[in-house]
Amino acid sequence: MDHEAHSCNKFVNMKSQRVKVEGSFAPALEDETETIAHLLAEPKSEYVTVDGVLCCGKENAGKGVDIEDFSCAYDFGLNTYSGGLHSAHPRGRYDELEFGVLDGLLDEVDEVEDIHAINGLASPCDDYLLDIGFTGKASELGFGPCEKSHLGNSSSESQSPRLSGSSNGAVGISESSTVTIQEFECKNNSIDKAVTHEFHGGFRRKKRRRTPVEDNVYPASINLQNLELDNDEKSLSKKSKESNERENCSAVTATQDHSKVRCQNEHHHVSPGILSSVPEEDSISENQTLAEFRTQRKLAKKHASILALESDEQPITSESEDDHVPKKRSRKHDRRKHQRMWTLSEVTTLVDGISEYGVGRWTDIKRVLFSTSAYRTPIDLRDKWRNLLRASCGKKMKKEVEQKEMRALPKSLVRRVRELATVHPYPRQRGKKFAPPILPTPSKSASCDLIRKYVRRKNRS
DNA sequence: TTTAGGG
DNA sequence: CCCTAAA
Repeated sequence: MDHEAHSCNKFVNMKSQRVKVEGSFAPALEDETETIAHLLAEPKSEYVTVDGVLCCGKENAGKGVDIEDFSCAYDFGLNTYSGGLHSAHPRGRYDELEFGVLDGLLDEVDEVEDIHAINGLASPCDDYLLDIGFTGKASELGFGPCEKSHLGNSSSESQSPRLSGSSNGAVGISESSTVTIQEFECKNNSIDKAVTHEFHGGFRRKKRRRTPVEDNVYPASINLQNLELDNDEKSLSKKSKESNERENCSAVTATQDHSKVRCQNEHHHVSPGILSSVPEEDSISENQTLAEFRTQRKLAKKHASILALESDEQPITSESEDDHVPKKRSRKHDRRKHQRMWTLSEVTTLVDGISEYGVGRWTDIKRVLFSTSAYRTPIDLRDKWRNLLRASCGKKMKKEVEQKEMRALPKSLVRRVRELATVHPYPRQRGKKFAPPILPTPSKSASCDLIRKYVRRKNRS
């Protein structure tokens, strides 16, 4: 509560500064005013729904008043996502506010993301948002999935140190807009909404990247046109491709993940409530059967691979040739797209899992113990364990850098790793389904020999 | 489809 | 973290 209020204050202060600075950009916004006017016509009923959703659990002085300022429910969702500071964004009042002020506010929405990520505020916010997604009824009006898509972005992005820390801010919003588009394409209904949404995405992107020079160049109307003219699967893919191309690889990945989730939902008619409770990839919801889960996962992978393929095949579009983003594209082939530090609790969980299921049962461990960590694949678990083994045995570690990994861990955990290494030698013996919980413990040196053997084999090649 | 191993 | 081969 205090925390939140503090954030708001901080934010408001910043806003004042920005308004001051960006006032000079006001004239450039002129032709957008019409666009905004259209958006303002968004049906009230929808944002009443949002209102209900967002209010649940979050009391906010002045929120009730501010919500009335929002003319577009979807924007509202985005703002909320940006850090729960929605009450500070009277986005809808374009006609009443001066352009300069609005400009500042709009840009600020983008900024909040980063601010929150940096301050570590994102996570609590995520939880809050996720809860909303879980309990909210907005999905009944066809709004829910959209909201959730943002939530999904929020969580995946904010948890990644690299994503939120190093991004210039362009990733988050563009990503959101992209996801939204896909949502509507999957749904294949409500063109009006889709169009409106696309417009928002484009608009905001523009804002974000805007420099006084760039303003004239942005072809928002083209996007709109595309969406209206062919609203089929291809256009969807194409659009997502375009969006992806504009962003760095992190954004691409995130987009795929979320499209995955959403399309699953659409094709299988899973209830929105379930979807909202599973914002991250393919964890099994309580209400899902295993069969359903597997089917969805299969489809999701297919879809993701299609997206990936397309974005590789035709990366060039009129927009991606924009001179302003060449740097981002160079990062595209970066090998490690999403790197996430292993937390202590994750390592502990992994060790627990291995001690329970034995080494090599990576999918089991993932399914049971890492079901909520979408970003940890069974392979990740195995890799981590491999690193732990190498580090714990120590002898073959040439570089201290690698031993840092162990230094960060408590001694007790290191001990457990070593013990586990003795009980469950890493390259699991074939046919050994489950290592007996209690074994005549081989000597520690024996286990280290095994590890050394493994390391040596590696070194030879 | 999962695991192992290499990069 | 990613990719590929093998099981």
